[in-house]
Amino acid sequence: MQREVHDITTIDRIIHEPARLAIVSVLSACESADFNALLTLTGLTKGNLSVQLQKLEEANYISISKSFKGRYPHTDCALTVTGKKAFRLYWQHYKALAEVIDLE
Amino acid sequence: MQREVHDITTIDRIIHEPARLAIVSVLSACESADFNALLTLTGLTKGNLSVQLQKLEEANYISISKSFKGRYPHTDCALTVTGKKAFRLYWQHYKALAEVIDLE
DNA sequence: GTCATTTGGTTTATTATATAAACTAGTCTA
DNA sequence: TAGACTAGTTTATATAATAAACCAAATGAC
Repeated sequence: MQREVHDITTIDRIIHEPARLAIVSVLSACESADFNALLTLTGLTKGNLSVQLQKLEEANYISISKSFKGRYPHTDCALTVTGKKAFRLYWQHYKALAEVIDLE
Repeated sequence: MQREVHDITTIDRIIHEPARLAIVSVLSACESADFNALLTLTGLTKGNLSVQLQKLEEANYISISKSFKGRYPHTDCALTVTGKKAFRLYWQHYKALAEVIDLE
């Protein structure tokens, strides 16, 4: 138990934050999603979504591609390889923990 | 998927924060632990542990009882019924999520 | 045409948070 | 009685999350 509990504090906080976990979860399920899809699927506000996407991009967990769809700007997001790896690792980490704790 | 992903953002943040998750995990396993035990088991700094314990107490998730052991002050912590309930709920929430995401 | 509204966002300001480092108060040791 | 140790708390700083305000362009109603 010792080791595992101690490890909780080393969890990937970029992903752990609920807003970002929601975003990354969606992206892991659909390979690519635009701003509006993420907005409705995650239930975040626009401002928060915008900030969190930037943070995920900074961490190189997602790529953001901006273009125009008709005359409107259009933002598309997808997990990068790094992001997919990090997400997989995060869940491994968390599931391992869940098992340990369930034993008690 | 929609509903579940949206739900991520409603997770219990008192428990979700890694430092506190570590504390609560330890307490769920041993019914009661003192400051030093928590210190080594969680790997937190004293300051951080102190603050997080106060926060958990404010939330009524743990009870803190202060006494003297010999001449030294001694702080003992234990989950309250509310805390146990919250912790159980937290994991239910998280496991449900894990299942949904694993399907993708 | 022009005024209000909507789209698709970003920026800013406020509040909360986590954390280390410094501090308190007292005890033990030599 | 000086120094080191115990058992914490408080404070200061840096990072965060969030809502609300803002912006530019497009569309719709009249």
